[in-house]
Amino acid sequence: MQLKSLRLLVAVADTGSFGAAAKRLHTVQSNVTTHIKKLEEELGVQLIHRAGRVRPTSAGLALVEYAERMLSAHDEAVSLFKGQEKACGRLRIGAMETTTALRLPPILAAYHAAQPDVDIQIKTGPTAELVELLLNGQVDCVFVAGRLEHGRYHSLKAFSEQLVLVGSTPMTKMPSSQALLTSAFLAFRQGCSYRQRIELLLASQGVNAGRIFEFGSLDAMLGCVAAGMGYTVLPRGTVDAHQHRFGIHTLALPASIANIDTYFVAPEPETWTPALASFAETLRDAVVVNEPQLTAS
Amino acid sequence: MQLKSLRLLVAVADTGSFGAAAKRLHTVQSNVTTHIKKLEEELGVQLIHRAGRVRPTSAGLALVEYAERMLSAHDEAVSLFKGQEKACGRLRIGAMETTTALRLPPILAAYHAAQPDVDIQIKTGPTAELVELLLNGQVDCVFVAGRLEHGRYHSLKAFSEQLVLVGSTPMTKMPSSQALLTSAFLAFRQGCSYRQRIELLLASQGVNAGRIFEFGSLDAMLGCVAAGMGYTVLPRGTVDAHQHRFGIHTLALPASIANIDTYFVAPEPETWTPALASFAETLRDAVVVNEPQLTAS
DNA sequence: CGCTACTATCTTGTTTATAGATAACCTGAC
DNA sequence: GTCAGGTTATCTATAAACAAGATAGTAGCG
Repeated sequence: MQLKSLRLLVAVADTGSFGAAAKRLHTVQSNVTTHIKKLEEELGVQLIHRAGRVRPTSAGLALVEYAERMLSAHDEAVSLFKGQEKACGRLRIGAMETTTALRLPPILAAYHAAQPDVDIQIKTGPTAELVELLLNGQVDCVFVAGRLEHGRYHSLKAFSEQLVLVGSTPMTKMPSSQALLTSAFLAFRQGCSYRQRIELLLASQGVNAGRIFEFGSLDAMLGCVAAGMGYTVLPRGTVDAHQHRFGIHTLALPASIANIDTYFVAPEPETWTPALASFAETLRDAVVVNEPQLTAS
Repeated sequence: MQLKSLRLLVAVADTGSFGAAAKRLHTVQSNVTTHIKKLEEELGVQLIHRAGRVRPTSAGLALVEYAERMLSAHDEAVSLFKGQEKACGRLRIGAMETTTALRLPPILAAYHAAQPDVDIQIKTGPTAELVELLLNGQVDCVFVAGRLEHGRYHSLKAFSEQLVLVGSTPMTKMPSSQALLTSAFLAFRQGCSYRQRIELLLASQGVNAGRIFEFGSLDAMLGCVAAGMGYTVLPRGTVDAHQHRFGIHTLALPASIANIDTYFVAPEPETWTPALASFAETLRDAVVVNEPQLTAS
């Protein structure tokens, strides 16, 4: 049973004529006869009344109903890839908590305005988890800290973040090793790339193993920092956006520790649905506006 | 885009290997490659990651979802016609009010027991309307009074009915012409074949145009007869079944007027779905039990 | 570095699809 | 009844597509 044959069957049922059906599907009448006959032989049932007016038999009518379901699914699938201008379908994005909170909203807003027919799904998590999701095909693209080494993926430097030390009291210089040792550090759960920077920072201050508490959400973490529970390390933009809600203070870190880039990573462009391709384009435009020097690989 | 290709795509996504997909669908690996490649060319998107583990790209995953919808619709459609033993789908039956009330229940019960997966739909109406429904393909088969002359239909004598005169008082002989003239006659709406018999009866008694009231339901009609509103003509079996509910009395009519056969009429057997073929068989069995001499044409 | 398992490509023979020409058919009108 | 108009079925030659096997190329693993 071929979709072509079913389309002809539906056309015959619609038009009430083999010739008209042929014309509608840009073929000739003899082919319509052949296709219908083949369907009938395959199913062992007469599908079309030929004597007198041409019209579907009750068996034909029943098949037409299924044919319409199949054909509409087919047409919808084709429009996923060949939709003119307007993409549709689904876009699954993975991103870090901080990226989702600070960077994504304006981009998603612009994308949704351009492609209103795409369902957007966001999953948040630390970098290591996101990479896993991407490799397993559970998301279509991710925003992660650091370029993905894996060769067969497309990376685009999306955002440059500057990490700052966040504490509950004003700071003018790095806290002493003693202070760092006795304080706790607050970080996202295992796999968060910012957490590695905390460890780098502690090492640079000659402190080897501070206590690290794990948090799942940004709000909880900042709340605890404000309450004097300890320090954390976050992108400056993220802290600035929340500063009015919490009594927190920041201290710039040395560039080697502070500078960290967020990359947009997705499989090779050849595998992109129009929905994803359009998102990458939206992102590239947004990045160019904010930061003219961009790097793709 | 062919169903065959989609089935291969699903198999590749399932098994994670072109070779295994080929084996599952009884073909060779090179054909799988060709089909997938053709799909990819047609849609302009890579559907399967080949490097490393073979697995669908996000575009491929999206297509697989639609492919599964199309294939399940296809398989369901095929099972409509090629279902082993158990028919499925829908069976639309048209029948007269009296047939539906008296004759159909045991047959439908037997049929439903044999084919529990078939949805049964009953439409009731007078013979003329039922024939119209059948000719328009709005029902799959009908039970009507009298054989359908139309050559391209299959007829089977299903039930023999004996019409009786029904009134509110005991009768031992035909009411006088005078009584008939002053009484009303109650019948189903235009197109009912029993109604023609009423007119025949009146004509045979030398009465040309009695008043005839039209009713839509059997219960209403019998209730009005019992209330002394007038006479009606119905199959004996139907009246017997309702006699305990109404105070009504019957009188046998001359055979030429009384005997009327109910026929099962459907399009040619070549156009039958398994659901309809199985129903015809159930009916034939039931008819043979009740009345060994049956006539098919 | 070679082994293993896999996919891509090429080739061959066969099958199937297409379009056109023609025959057979039904229907309605005269 | 017969004829005209429109419709479907059949046939045929050409072109396209397909299936299977053999072979070449490639990635991953020890």
